Amino acid sequence: MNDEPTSSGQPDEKSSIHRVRKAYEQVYDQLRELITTGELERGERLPNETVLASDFGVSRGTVREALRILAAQNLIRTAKGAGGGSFVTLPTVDHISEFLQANISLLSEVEDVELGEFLEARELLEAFAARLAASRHTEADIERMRQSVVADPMALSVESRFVHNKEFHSAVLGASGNTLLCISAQPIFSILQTNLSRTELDSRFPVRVNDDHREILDAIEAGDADGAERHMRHHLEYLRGTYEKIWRVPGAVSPGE
Amino acid sequence: MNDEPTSSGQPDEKSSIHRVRKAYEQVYDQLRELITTGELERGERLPNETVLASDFGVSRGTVREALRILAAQNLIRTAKGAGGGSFVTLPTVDHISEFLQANISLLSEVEDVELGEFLEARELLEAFAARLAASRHTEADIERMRQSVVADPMALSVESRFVHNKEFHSAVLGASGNTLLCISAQPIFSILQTNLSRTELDSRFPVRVNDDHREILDAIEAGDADGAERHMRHHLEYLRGTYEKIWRVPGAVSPGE
DNA sequence: ACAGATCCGTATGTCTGACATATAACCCGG
DNA sequence: CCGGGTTATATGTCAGACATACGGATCTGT
Repeated sequence: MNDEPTSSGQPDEKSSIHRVRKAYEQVYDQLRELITTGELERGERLPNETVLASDFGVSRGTVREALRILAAQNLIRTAKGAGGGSFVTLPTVDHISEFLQANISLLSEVEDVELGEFLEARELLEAFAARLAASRHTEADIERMRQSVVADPMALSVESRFVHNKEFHSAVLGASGNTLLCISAQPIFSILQTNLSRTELDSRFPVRVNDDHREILDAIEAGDADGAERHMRHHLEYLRGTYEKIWRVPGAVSPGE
Repeated sequence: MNDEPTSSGQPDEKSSIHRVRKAYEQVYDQLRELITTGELERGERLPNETVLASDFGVSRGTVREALRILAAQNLIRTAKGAGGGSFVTLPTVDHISEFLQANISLLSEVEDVELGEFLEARELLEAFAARLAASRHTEADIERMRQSVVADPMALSVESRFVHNKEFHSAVLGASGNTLLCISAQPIFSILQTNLSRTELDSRFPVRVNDDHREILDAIEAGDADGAERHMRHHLEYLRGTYEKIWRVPGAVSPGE
């Protein structure tokens, strides 16, 4: 009942017979093709559902199911009303990060992803990002980092500290100038952070974090790549200890509804 | 017309009024919640659409639109027929990679992600993966790598070489023992590879690649972390030159169709 | 002439009810 | 005991209707 016959299939399936593809999948395929090839440009409006239905020779319900899939992948957005309809909206970094965060969380429950893997990946990505940031940062990047480092973190609310913390790391990633690093690192950071946020512990913790951030910022601003990486590594190693104390599986909930 | 009022919102929105959430979104939300909290276990079957409809107090069509969204996110799979229905299927690494590949491709068109970013990220991730693989590999990992290194690559078809190449890098990532590295690196590799596959050039290229792979494999098998990383770096630097010659934007297509 | 209230067309959102079709399980005869 | 046809149960698909939100055109009062 649980075996998945299609898993890890060798590419032997030379049979040129195709399983019937459901109508809404075919509509989805074709619309997706139009969007990804750029035939439909970003922001452009698709024909309304009734027209699409008659164009594809299917019912409106079928078209709508295809549109829901496209919307779920952030390829379109739909709006009601007169000026409404379905508009092409290509995905953003934030969309992708959000998706990744959710899916990695789920995956880590099932396939048992260890805390160590999160920390390891994070250290690799963020340390490198700090290094790059030192040589590539713009003035705007620095400004953004500055705004997330404060004089007295204890004067802030827990949520506010949370946001500042998130902002700092996000800013460093952004300053790295490498979109792919952002996409990879952001969700990992978010998952760790989400778990941490529920159990703030030592009162010296926020101060230490803020100080570390300032140190990293200074190195980046000075263009000191080695220093930036070193300080980031040091910071992350400190955090490692904290996470190892409070860790629990991302999506886990205490039993008993 | 294009402004997105909810983008990068500061957490100021304390207004507790909520925009009406469409019925199919509410159904989706609730089903998703049931799945992600583990209340519905992997493999478990949801009630049939008619029952869901009456449970949620909506029509079957509405339920179906919600199910399409869940299916698009690989949270369920649906099957026709007697034993059919909707089954919970948590996402796999492959699902996530596939999604990422598609979305990064799209993103790189719009937001202009440079080739350099791909190469930079790949070098970081795969070099580190090779290092980890040297100390963490299992016998199965080694076997998998061995099978993708051949005696005479020129004896293979272009597609076969393509598959072997993909398999080798995938095996190294797998041997790193870090799922997050796999998730991050796999799509980046795939995008680069997809573009390369359309323009094979120098006939010495496949031989060189195969030799490099063997060298990396040997170092990993010997448990030589430094060597594995060094050889992988060297290999990727060689590839860098190739990519820089043939690169074109991922999703671009020649006009006229 | 202009600002504001009102009406109206157009799109998605939702419901109802029906039939088509794939599939697993059951039943029955050899 | 086995093989083949039947049936029950799901999803897949269709058609038509009404609800609802939104943008713009139209009407109105000062």
